[in-house]
Amino acid sequence: MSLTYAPRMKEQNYKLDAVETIPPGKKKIIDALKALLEKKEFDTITTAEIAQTAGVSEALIYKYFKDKRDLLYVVLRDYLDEYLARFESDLKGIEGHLNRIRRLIWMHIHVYASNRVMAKILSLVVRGLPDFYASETYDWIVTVYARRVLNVIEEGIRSGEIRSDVPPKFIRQVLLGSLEHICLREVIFDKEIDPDELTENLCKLLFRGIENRDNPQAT
Amino acid sequence: MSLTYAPRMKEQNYKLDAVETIPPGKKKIIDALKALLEKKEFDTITTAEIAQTAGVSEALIYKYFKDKRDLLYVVLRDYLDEYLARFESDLKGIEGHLNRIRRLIWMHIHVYASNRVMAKILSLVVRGLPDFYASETYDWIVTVYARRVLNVIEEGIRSGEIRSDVPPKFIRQVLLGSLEHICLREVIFDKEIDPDELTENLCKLLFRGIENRDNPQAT
DNA sequence: TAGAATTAATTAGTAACATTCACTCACGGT
DNA sequence: ACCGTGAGTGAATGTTACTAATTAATTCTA
Repeated sequence: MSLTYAPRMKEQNYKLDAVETIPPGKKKIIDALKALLEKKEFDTITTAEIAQTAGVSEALIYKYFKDKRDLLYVVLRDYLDEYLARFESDLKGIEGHLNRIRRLIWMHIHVYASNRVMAKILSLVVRGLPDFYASETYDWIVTVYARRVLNVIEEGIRSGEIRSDVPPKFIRQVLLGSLEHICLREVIFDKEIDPDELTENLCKLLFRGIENRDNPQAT
Repeated sequence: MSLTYAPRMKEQNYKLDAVETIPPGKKKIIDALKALLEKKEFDTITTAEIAQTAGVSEALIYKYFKDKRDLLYVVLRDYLDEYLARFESDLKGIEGHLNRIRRLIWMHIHVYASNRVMAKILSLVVRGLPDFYASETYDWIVTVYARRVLNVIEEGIRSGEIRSDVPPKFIRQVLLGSLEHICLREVIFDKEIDPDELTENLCKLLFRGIENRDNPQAT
């Protein structure tokens, strides 16, 4: 959940429970948007609807959030926090750097397959909202998630399992771009996603490339 | 330009010039939006602004276009037609199927580099508009452009230069996803794009994969 | 060439919706 | 008893996409 920001308790653990308590109205609003997003597109959801679903007044939304979009970014951040927890625990104890990448790919796809709301927000909605790129949530994605993916790649390079003649950041871009795009149609049209099959194919391509090594007339 | 749809002239070429003549107001509106998109985001542009720039009334927009978004899709389609023409002529006479893919990659990146308006519409705006996927423009992208890319891949497979154990459509997804994502940050933040450098790196990865072939302890 | 018919364009709204403003209520501390 | 603060609300407002009714211009045909 983590609706509060990093605790960062100074000195002793001082009134641990009340470090930053969340007002009931705020939580109700967040949950209301989450619920509505299960059934409707973000921009067909009105602030009136959110308020009604939450059982609060419309104006309260603007007490806790800069605007309707800001609320969306908080909801997204919430989902992302939840994902990262699983991410880290799932990556633990995987041996071999290519195996770690395979695992990362599978998890990324699996999250898109199982949390369609989050997948849609990320792939479809937020991308076209210019102020997203000034939000805390975007910052988190760049400084936490994208950096983590980069680490996995860099470790692979250091180990010698991954080639070192392409910049790790470039590899990351290709990886993340492929991941998003292979799920895109399914996310848009609400089709089933098969993480195992997609992972299998993406690893084939990403690890070994499209070139046919058995080609008699080699390049 | 092709503001008219496919001519498809039946019988003889019958009044060739006037097959479907475009009203001046319609063209003015399209050009107005194009001009405005050079300076502003799509959803900060109002219909009033478009009409004013075009020198027509606001209501005229709705004579020629279903709504504001529909107008955008027509503008996009216009840019795409222009691109495809260059695409086909540039691809002509390239020998070797991997070379053709390299050329395709370079052209795609180059268009993103040189037509930022189109790149933004495609990567950022249109994606989040649900009715885009019911538009003629989306249909065109799928049935013309995406199919053309698929052809290039399939020819490569048939020739033996490209591996055949990954579905060609999957290869296309990875290719298009990578292309979009390696330009994404630059498109969002209006940074320079270097087609040569990006093409070089993407081909390295896509053709040969990330695996280090010189790795002593091979997998 | 008159005038019917069709196409181009405009004027003047309207309804929806995000956002804001000024205000009330509850309550913990002194 | 009262001040300060945080939670919450009701009612208004301005913006904006979109529409209905109408007029102007152009093309077609007798």
